Amino acid sequence: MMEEQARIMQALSGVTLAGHSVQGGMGLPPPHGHEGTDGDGRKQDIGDILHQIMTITDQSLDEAQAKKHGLNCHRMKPALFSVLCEIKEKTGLSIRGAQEQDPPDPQLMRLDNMLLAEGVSGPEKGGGSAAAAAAAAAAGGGAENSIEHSDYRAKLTQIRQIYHTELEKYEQACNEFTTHVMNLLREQSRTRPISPKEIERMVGIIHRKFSSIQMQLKQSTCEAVMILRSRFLDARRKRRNFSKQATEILNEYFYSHLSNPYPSEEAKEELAKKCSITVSQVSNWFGNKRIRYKKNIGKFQEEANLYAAKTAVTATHAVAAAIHNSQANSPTTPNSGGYHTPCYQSDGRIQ
DNA sequence: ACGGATGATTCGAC
DNA sequence: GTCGAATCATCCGT
Repeated sequence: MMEEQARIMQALSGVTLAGHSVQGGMGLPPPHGHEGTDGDGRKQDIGDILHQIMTITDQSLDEAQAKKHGLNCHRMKPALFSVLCEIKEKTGLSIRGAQEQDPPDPQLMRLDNMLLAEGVSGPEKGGGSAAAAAAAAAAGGGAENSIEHSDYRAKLTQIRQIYHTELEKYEQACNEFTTHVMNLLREQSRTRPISPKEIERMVGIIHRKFSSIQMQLKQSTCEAVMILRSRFLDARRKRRNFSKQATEILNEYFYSHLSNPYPSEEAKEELAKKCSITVSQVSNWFGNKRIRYKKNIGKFQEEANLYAAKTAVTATHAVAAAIHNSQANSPTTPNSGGYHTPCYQSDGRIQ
């Protein structure tokens, strides 16, 4: 056992030194200690050394290859290799591998979610147009800004394409680099102790580095999308007042349901259809109308009367006559004109 | 240009 | 989820 190891060591030293040192392996004489005393002898020595240097590579290559091959084929080589790997593992490289398996970065997850929501990443076409359509609906859904939407979609597609090509490029580069490094390490593992585990760790390091680059790409893509959104789809920026007709319809409903101006989902849908706006816009409108009406009833009195009169006109004359008759019968009835003055109850609801 | 009107958004309560 | 309330950003008549 001991003599086996000694032989391996000898062979190993031969391989190592042959490649890097003039001294070992070739039986070079040690440097002389008596310089200056024997000029001719010294010259002779230098000449010898130079000669040996000139011829060393030719001679050592074959020899080294032979020794290397011998070492690689030696039956104790795997055992020694694993021992060396173990020692290496213990001595220091394990410290660097301490921060294994990083938890999913919340920042990265946020970016991923946003890109998915905007339809930049994720399934082709479907997600993008869906997001654009949703955004379009939120922006107003009018016919006149469809040009802007197609413009937005085109720009989004552009961003999407850039993102995907860049991502692909990074992935390809990462794979290429990883295989390159792996091949290099596998190759080197024949002459120096590199365990498969170490190679694995190196691959992990490379992937982490590349994923941080990917994160930068995702970050900048997110920024680009946000800018695009704010430019094209921020409804506040491109707010259009509803058409006069739409406002008319909404007001008619509001004032004719003044006692309970909370349209049901069905009513909202119908109003949305009539006004060619979205249901959420109807909800917004009623929300704004209720609060603003309540805030200053006096200001809206004229409007209230106007729409009440309008609906009264559509009512049948028979009803109007009936009201008139009842008024004639009871002259003390308040709110002359057939519509009541709204007021607020203790529960906050408009009455 | 200014100020009120108006549609949309945000926030907290339910 | 809806609601009121406050607020923002824009529109539009003057």
